Amino acid sequence: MADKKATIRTGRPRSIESQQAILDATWKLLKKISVRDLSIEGIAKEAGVGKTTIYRWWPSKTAVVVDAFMTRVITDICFSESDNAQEELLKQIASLAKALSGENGRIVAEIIAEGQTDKEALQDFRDRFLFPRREAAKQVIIQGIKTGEFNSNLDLELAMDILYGPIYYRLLLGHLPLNQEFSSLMSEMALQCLKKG
Amino acid sequence: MADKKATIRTGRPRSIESQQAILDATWKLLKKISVRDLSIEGIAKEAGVGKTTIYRWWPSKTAVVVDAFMTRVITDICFSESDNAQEELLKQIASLAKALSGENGRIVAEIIAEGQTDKEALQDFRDRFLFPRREAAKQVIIQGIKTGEFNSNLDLELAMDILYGPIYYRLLLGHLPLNQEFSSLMSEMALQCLKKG
Amino acid sequence: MADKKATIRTGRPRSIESQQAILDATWKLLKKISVRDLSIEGIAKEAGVGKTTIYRWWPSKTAVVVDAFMTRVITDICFSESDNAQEELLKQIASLAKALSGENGRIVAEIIAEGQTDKEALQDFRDRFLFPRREAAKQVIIQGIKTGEFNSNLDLELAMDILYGPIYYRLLLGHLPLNQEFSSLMSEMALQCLKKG
Amino acid sequence: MADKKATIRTGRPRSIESQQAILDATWKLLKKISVRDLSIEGIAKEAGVGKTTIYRWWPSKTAVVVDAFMTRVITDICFSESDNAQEELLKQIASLAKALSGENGRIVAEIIAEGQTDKEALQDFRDRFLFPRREAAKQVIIQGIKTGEFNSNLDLELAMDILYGPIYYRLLLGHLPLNQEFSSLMSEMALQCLKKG
DNA sequence: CACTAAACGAGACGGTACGTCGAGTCTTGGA
DNA sequence: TCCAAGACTCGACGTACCGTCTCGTTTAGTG
Repeated sequence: MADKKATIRTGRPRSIESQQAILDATWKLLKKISVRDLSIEGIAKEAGVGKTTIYRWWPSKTAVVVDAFMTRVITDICFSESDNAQEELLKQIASLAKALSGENGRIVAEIIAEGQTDKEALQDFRDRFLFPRREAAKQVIIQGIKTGEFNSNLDLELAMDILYGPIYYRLLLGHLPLNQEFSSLMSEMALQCLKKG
Repeated sequence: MADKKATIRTGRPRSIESQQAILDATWKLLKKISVRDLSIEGIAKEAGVGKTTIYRWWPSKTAVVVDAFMTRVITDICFSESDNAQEELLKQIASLAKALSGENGRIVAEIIAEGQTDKEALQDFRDRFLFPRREAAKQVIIQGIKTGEFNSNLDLELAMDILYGPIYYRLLLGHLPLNQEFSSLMSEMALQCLKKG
Repeated sequence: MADKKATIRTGRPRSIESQQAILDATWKLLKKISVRDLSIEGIAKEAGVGKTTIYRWWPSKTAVVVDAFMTRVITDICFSESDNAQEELLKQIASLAKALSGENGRIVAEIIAEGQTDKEALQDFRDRFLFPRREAAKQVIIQGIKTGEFNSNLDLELAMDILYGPIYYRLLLGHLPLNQEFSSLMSEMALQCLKKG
Repeated sequence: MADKKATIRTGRPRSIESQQAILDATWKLLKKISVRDLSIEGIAKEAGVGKTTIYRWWPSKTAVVVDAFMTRVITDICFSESDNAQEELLKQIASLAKALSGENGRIVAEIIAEGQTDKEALQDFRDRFLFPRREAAKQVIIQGIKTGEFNSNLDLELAMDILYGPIYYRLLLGHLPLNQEFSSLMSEMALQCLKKG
């Protein structure tokens, strides 16, 4: 996102200041208002930037939001070098659940919501946020299989869906709180599926 | 939804024809366009109805959509009278997964998306669609606990989240298809958590 | 202009207040800025009115300006009941020249200028400003032919063009001032063409 | 126009190719679209030239147009060496009327229109197009005065306005066609004012 | 023959206004 | 009191150009 051509460029180069101002403004506004209520016009005004400058570099409002989210949020994936796959997974899940509670959780939910009618942005969000986490978890599971903790004929994708699905389910449906208690109990329970029967 | 006062009323009574026309029009338009692109104006025009009539009886666009969805979609919950709790649950999950694939799945996803900024409509959707299904499943699990199929100290809400979460996860994140194969494999795997250890 | 259908109307009637506010605002702005620099957006803001309301009732910016000009400017045609056709004509020409000097002259020039790319508005201007004056002058000339002051086989349109053309010529080309001295000398000279040879 | 400094210059000299390309492109575009719809951006693109190059050498869009018009149109002033001043004037007027009909007439009208808000360009147009013609006609009239054809105490400027005014009047107001019939009848009639008597 | 300095193309920049759409409200006449 | 019609104010859309700016690249004359 936010970069388009690798070809030799001519003309005035892209302004880094503007780019930063746009992402900063977006992030600032996101704390007060929803992605839905955010407008390109509002971002441009807040950033002191022309609308065209935004349209030139991002395909949609949601794309800007995803970009702002990814560059403004510390989105480290929990990678403690434990030799216990179960514990490692629990940590990763807890880390995600924590990241998705509060302000950031609301924003992620709204990004996914916007993504329903902006598939390109949803794709971008998956690539930059979702998949890296799934990938990390997969590695842990593979490790767990090697050590014999987990069932050897596990379907990894399915396992990811069961471990992470309930978190997004609560995030988006909002029927029950997405708190630490839930994440620890849920992950412990879900882990049962992975274990050697 | 779509009804407000129980008090004694005077003056011209509400027009049933208009109400039906509005829901019909909404449903018709939903097949072509997204909830997002749907507009009160568009519904009113399609239904041959004044905008005020819609605003009078529904609090928001999404509320109309939820109403249309609930009354137009056959939303029976699978209730076969089996004495096998596991099988019963599998059936329920498969039934939901099937209901959420195709057109209707898209609409549900869009309703949940709109719900992120229309909490009232999301609440309504939960009450009318989500909770009845969870309730039905809970009953089956309670039955399963009685028969000894399932662990007796299960947290029912948690169990629901693990069983249903992955479905909504795929529905909303769209990283992988939400098909029959997934639902059957997933539900079978997830059921492991419920079983007596 | 500013009225469209004679058909039976339903729905909320047009707001007279808005219409007046739009014309007032237009006229006020015209005193400060040129027709060219005037914008629908600016008029709407000044009038405290939505842009759509303007677009609903006028086909273009220039149409609003013509409307404002015609209703705000006292555009009486000089009609003294003299029995001397020559004198009468001189008065009419002097009256027009006076009307076209100063602020109003600038506005008329700008209307005609806009009219070059807005033929509909130019037509409107001709119908409401130009033609009534030409018609009045024609009547006087016809009178003058009857009394024997003027040549009996005059081409009336041609006569109008010779009498009025020089005024608009100076107004629009701006090579020389459009003042009283010019108008009186010019009209006296031009009248020679009409006289019996 | 299109040249600014006579001072000693260093650095890369002005590109004749670019200058020509700009005027050519302007002229080409003018045949399809109005001066109003023409844009610096459009000219630059059509000419394969940077916008700055245009801004460097011309003060405004209209200035480019005037330049293109003056260098692309054969704008010879009719100068037959007749000893009959009347005939000579009729020829000159007919020549102008002919020049101002069709495409070129439209462009002149649009230049004058733009000139209402670009006084510099209007001045330029007067200096390069209007005044030379007036000057030529004045000479003829002076000749006519000498030969006794015309009134000796004629106001030359006034005479010019009466002879040429009606043509621009029709050109810009568009109430009646600007054709050969008009120009010949009108000029013959207008000449009456100049004659002795 | 390198150096200097202006002109060049390209195109990004902050703006302004465009004409359109829909939101939610208001105001008619008629049922 | 409800209803359809449709006008109202308002805010945002995505686009087109404005006139300015910053690049790297010519292209002459000067030192």
